[in-house]
Order: sequence, then structure tokens, then C-alpha cells
Amino acid sequence: MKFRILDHDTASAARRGEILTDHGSIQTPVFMPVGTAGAVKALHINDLKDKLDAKIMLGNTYHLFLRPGLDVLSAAGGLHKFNGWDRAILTDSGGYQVFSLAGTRKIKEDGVIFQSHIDGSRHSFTPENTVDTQRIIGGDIIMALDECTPYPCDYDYASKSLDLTHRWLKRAWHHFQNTEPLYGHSQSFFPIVQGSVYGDLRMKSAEVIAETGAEGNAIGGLSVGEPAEMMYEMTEKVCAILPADKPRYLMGVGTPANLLECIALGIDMFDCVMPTRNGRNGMLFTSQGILNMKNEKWKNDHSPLDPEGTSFVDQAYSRAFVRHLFVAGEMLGPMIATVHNLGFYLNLMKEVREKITEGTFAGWKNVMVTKLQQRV
RNA sequence: GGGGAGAUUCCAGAGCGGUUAAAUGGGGCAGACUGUAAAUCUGUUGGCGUAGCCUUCGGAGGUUCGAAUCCUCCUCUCCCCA
Repeated sequence: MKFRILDHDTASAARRGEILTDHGSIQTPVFMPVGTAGAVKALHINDLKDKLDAKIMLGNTYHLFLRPGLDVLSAAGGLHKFNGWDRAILTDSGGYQVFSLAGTRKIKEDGVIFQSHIDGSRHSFTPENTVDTQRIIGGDIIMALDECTPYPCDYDYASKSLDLTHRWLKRAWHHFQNTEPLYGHSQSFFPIVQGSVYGDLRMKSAEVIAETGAEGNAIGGLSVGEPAEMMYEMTEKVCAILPADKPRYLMGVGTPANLLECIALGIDMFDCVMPTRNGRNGMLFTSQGILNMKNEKWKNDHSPLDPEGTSFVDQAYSRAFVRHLFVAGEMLGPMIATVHNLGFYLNLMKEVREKITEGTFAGWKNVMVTKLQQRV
């Protein structure tokens, strides 16, 4: 993987860059659609590629490990061959599941013992075996196993958890450097900053992560329920320490406004289930703001889904029709919403890149943040 | 023509003397969702001046301190036999 910065914004820490992987180049800032189980829900892989022109998608180690399992992925020759996506893939380590499946897991020094949400079977994730698993899945970028702490989280717990995440990182990094990719393309390893909402812990973590010398760095444990201002504050502190010549990836963020604010702080990469999940549940992010497609007010609104939208569904379908699909429980509704929302996010990132190159990003961002948060 | 069953809040359908503005499901309306246990979950759904009051369980009477619940008649549905 190679990263180079092409332009800097004049009035913020935003930058435009390019990541080169063996599965193509990625313009940053980038939003990466989440395809947990190897597929973006309600979306064809071909639409993700040809219609939306996404350059990278996510997969999840925990989910793919449980289903279809490593034997199948290995026999397929990795996830790229298995799902037919020939562009870049980033896999999460399962660290988020340490957080989201809190009821069915146990954290130990060695790693995490999980109970499968599918059949209750017990499995153990360690810093080492999650690297191995991600070698088998074959993502272009793979993540360190971390503990994503909840919010709120007391200082003592956050501090101890952070130390564990750092010890895990040391082991994972060592293992990563002593193992090889399996399918002929290179893989990059990203460590993850933790530290909850405590500035000193975040800064300490950022230093540890920066020292690792990985090709890119991630920030985790944010957007788990804390106020947005707190998230921005932590992001800003961390970005000041993480190396400027490497991509910074803010995990699990966020709303369109979140993205713009964090880009201004120096973030290059994002992923989030929001455009896909909320889309399936009827929430559309549009150039006019946020709208709930299920609301009665769209019943007879026969205007385009998003008059300023750039994806193919935006002019092709009316709000009235899409509302009808949601109300009737037709699966085409979630499918259209998914295309629209991802199209909106991806196009927003394209605009961001143009504004950074023009040097007008910061001012434009402030106008957009207000606009995009409005309820339509 | 004979015999039987039943009419409940938008719908279906409980309730069978007070704890019932009335279970439950559906539908409607609204909300939530941030490294996906999610095509999911939650709230709400007679009216109003909402710690209270008013109107409501086919219609009209009646019994009772009190009726969606018991009695009488009426109207209308459905099923079986001829």
C-alpha cells in the first residue's frame, strides 16, 4: 500500500490524498461502504462497483469467520474471489464485536472468548489469530484486535482497557510482520487508537500507535454514544499526533455532518453502517437534509427522490413511490434507499476532494454541515 | 320453510356484572439507528380544557348501587337442513 497527499486545505487540517493498493487506487477522503458478511446489504456487488463506483468496501472478521468460515474462504481463494469484488477490501478485526456483543463475550489477557450469536458456539479471538484470519480473508487493509470501549466508560476502566489494547497491538504487529499474505497481493496492517473520551489517554494511545510504524492508523471507540463535540475533540487531539504522511481512519463514523467535521480535523477514511442500515429503515440522507421516507408527508410527493442527487435512483423514482415501497414492505424500498444513501455519501466525498483542491473546503464545510443536518 | 351461531374501538378478535377507554395481532402515525446479532427495534393509536371529565362495545327498552357483559323486543349477518 502506498499513500500520498495531493492537496492540503488552506483553512483546516483537511487533505486530499490517494491510497494505492494491489486492488486499485482510492481517492481520499473516502467513505467505505460496510459489507459485514462480504456483501453490502440490499446491494449488488456490481452496483457497488459500476453504479456507485466505490473503490473499497469493508468486511468483518467475526462474521466471516463464523459464516461461511475459514475453510470456505480459503478454498475460494479469499474474499475477493468469493464475492467477486476485485477492488480493495478492508476487514475489521472483530474488535467492534468485543463491544457490541458484550453480553456473550469474555475479555482476557490472551484475547477474547466469544459466544457465536448464530449458534452459541464458543470461539477465541487473539491478536495473532485475528491476523491469521484476516490473512485468509485476504483484505488489502487489515485491522488490529482492540477493545472498543463503551460510553460512558470510567477513566480507570478506559485506562486499563487501553493498556490491554496496546499489549494486543504489540503481539498482533509482531505476528503480522512474521506472516505473509496468501494470495499474491499485499496487505497492510492498521493499529487502532483507543482511550474513550479522555484526552490524555487518547494522546498517549496515539503516541503508541504512531510509534508502531504501520502504513496507516485508525481511531476507534468513538461514535459509541458520546456527544459529537466530544468525538471531535478526541479526533482533533489524536490527529495532531498521528503521522501526517499516513492515512488516518476514523472507525464507525458517521453522519454526513460528522464526516465533514472530521475531515476538517485531518481524517482520510471513514466507514459506517449508517447509510446502509438507516437507509433500509427508511432514512435518506439528501442534499436537502435528512428525510424519513416512511412519513405520510411523502404520500403524494411525486417529485424525484433527490432532485440534486447523482445516483441513478434519484431521478428514476419519486418520493411517493419509494414511500409506497417502504409502507408496503417491498424490498425494493430498502434497495433504492441503500443505493441512494451510499451514492450520496460517495458523492459528498467527491465534492470534499474537489473543495480541498480548490482550497475552499473549510468555508463550504460550515455551510454544508448546517444544511445536511436539517430534517426535511 | 326448519334449526343453529353471532353483531366489540380502523380491521381481525378477546372480554362475559365492578380491577375495561376495553387484552392480543394487524393496519395507521411517529421516533430510534454511527468499525451491522438490525429488510430491525421502540412509542403511540375515541374526544377534550388530559393527576380530571365526556362519549363508546348493532338499535330500543329493562334489571342492578354498577352493564360490552344479565333480561325483553327489534334490525342485520353467517352456517346447516329442506
